[in-house]
Amino acid sequence: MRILVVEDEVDLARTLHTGLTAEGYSVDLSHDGRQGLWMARTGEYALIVLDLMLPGLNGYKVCAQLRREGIATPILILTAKDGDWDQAEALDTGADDYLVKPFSYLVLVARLRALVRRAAAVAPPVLAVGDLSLDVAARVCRRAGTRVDLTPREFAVLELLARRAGQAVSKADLLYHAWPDEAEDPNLVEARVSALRKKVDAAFRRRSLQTVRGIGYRLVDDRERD
Amino acid sequence: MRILVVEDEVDLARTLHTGLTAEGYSVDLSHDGRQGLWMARTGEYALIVLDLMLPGLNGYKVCAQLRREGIATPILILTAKDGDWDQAEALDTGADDYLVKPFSYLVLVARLRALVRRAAAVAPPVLAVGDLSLDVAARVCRRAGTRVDLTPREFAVLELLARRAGQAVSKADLLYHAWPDEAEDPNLVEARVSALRKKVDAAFRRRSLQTVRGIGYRLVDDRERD
DNA sequence: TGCACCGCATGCGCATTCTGGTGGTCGAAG
DNA sequence: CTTCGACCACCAGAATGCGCATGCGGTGCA
Repeated sequence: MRILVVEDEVDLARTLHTGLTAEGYSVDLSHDGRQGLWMARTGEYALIVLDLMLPGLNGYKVCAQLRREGIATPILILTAKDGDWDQAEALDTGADDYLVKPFSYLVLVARLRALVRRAAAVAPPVLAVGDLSLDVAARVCRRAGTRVDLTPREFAVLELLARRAGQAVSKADLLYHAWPDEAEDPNLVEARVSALRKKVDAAFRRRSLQTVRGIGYRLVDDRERD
Repeated sequence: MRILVVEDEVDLARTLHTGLTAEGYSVDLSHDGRQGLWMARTGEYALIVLDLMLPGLNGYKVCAQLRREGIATPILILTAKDGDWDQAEALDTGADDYLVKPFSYLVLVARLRALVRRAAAVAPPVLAVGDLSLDVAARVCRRAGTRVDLTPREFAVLELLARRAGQAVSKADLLYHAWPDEAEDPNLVEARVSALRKKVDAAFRRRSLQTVRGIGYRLVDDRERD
């Protein structure tokens, strides 16, 4: 169970890291909003603990942006501020819970567990778009029940498209999520999508991976006629 | 029938040891939370008696961690505290029963027997994936009924893979669970898996230990056709 | 002291990915 | 409707890095 902690105060970050690790979670740390956003985008976290006051990009914005991208990972906001406005604002941008500093460690862990449990009860373990399914845990892709072998990069690309099924996903976003470092060449994406189409579309006489000219790609249920 | 008692009060620990041994159980003692967790992880116990107040790592955490790792050994919590919060919290982390000190020895034994009986009725004593079976208590591995000798490390690796059958398990996870300390070299895992494949796959012309490139490995029932 | 097990290092083989290029397609403007 | 430019699909060869296997030596246990 992997948790992302985005917190710039070094002491608190370290405390959380130690404590949560002892609780048995795998903890990734980010001290900066922009990097936190980038890490959260992968969608691999069971939970995100997010400070509001951050260098780079503040917590509100990180939160709002993630929701806008369709990433539903539960978010627990930490903040030194208090007051109704603050809280309303945070929950409004899509956070799931809210904790004002200083807080009891036990309370944090309890809330955090509750969030994880609630999310696990809701979130389906497989991403499905029409008869195309991605089992993210097992790293298995199926079309109409038959297995399709994908390479790691192919899987990462298809995963993001599936998480935002029906929406156009820019090549920049795909590069961001599915490539390491600072890859920028759109042809990288085009080449992977080309390979994907062969495996998940052409082999089944389907057309679920659509090009959105000037933007990127979109994954749809192509059996729906519109 | 082997029982693990994690209790730091020396007198009580000794009493339990003597009493339970007289009842015909094999009793292992740990006086410390972290060591207790490590011993419990082997999954070889029919029951764990766990004090809440412990040095090293408290009982809640030990309990929660074990459940998180998929270890379903029944846990009986002992505590000097009382109050609803305490109890709710304990059962919430996955304990099966709860006893407040001071307690009657007869009551302890009765509850303990009930737990063992209930667990024996529910939990299968062996992990099975297809015709590959792991008897965690006896540390015995079988393929299609014939015994396969595994080294301790091999067993630990295969055990985690079996507990998460069908899912991709990262090398980092395998290192964390099956190696002591802070091992990090992925080649350690690769080498063990290589040995495992010889014993449980190649020797039987099977392919149940699959590589998930870029991630780690996956244990499947390879007789299923896809 | 002998043996089994495991850490560590190495080299090989190969799947995967990148690169650059060519030809095709789309859509807007004339 | 035609033309033009931009954008995209796809290919083939090259490069990269991952995973596999293996041997050696250390270590701990009997």
